[in-house]
Amino acid sequence: MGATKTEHFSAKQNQLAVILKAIAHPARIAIIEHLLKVQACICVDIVNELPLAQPTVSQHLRELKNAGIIKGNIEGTAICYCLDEKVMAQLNQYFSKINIQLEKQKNACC
Amino acid sequence: MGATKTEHFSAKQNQLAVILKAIAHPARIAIIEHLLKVQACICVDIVNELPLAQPTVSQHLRELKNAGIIKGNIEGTAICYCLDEKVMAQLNQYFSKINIQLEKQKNACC
DNA sequence: TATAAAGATTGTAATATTGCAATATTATAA
DNA sequence: TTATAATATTGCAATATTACAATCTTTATA
Repeated sequence: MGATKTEHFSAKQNQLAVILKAIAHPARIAIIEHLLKVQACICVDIVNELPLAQPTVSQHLRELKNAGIIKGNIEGTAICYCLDEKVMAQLNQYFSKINIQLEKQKNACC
Repeated sequence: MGATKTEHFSAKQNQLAVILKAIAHPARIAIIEHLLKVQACICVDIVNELPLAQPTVSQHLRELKNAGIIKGNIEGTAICYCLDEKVMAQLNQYFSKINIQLEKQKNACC
């Protein structure tokens, strides 16, 4: 035991968990917010921006990339990372739907 | 090493990370979706709904509660859990803002 | 009061995450 | 071609998470 029992949950639930897990770290939230601010970005900028060592930042970037949250274009020795609009739109929709539901229900019990 | 360096990030970033981390597990997403569906709910319902043992479900519920995502009212021997509207609204706003930003920028680089 | 029912806690094993030093890779510049 | 600059990978120690059996707590009912 110890590992998440993904096989018992739906593909959608697992996929959402992967995306949210990738975002759910202060360093990765900081990376996302920085990418949003500067629009395009090379990795060394992010290393200078964050209080973490270069390999650690690189690792966080990889996790964001694996989850499909950011895309990277090679530009010489640098890499231009930016946010993936589709994934962010998907998250927006998910939480938007939940809120619409909750509005309808308005304190059904608690 | 090993622990997240929360002290180097902003309070907002850390708070968001805590909330997202609490949601970022398929079992907890399933719990949230179930609470949304049935509106009010006692724990044993959730145990029957999920492919996990009672202590595991209880632990997941506690994590959601600690993060402020669900609220619980004692009702006899049962407990009525439901979603906290404020936190869900906060998440909705966060991702909504990101999407508005991304719409404006429209492929600045990648 | 004894019993049962619903949940919470505790303890623990298995696994995952975080962070970084050292090192490797890759592309440009000299 | 050799250096340099930017980023990735590897390996590892510290810490966190996941899951559950066993046990405890609390409330309701017989």
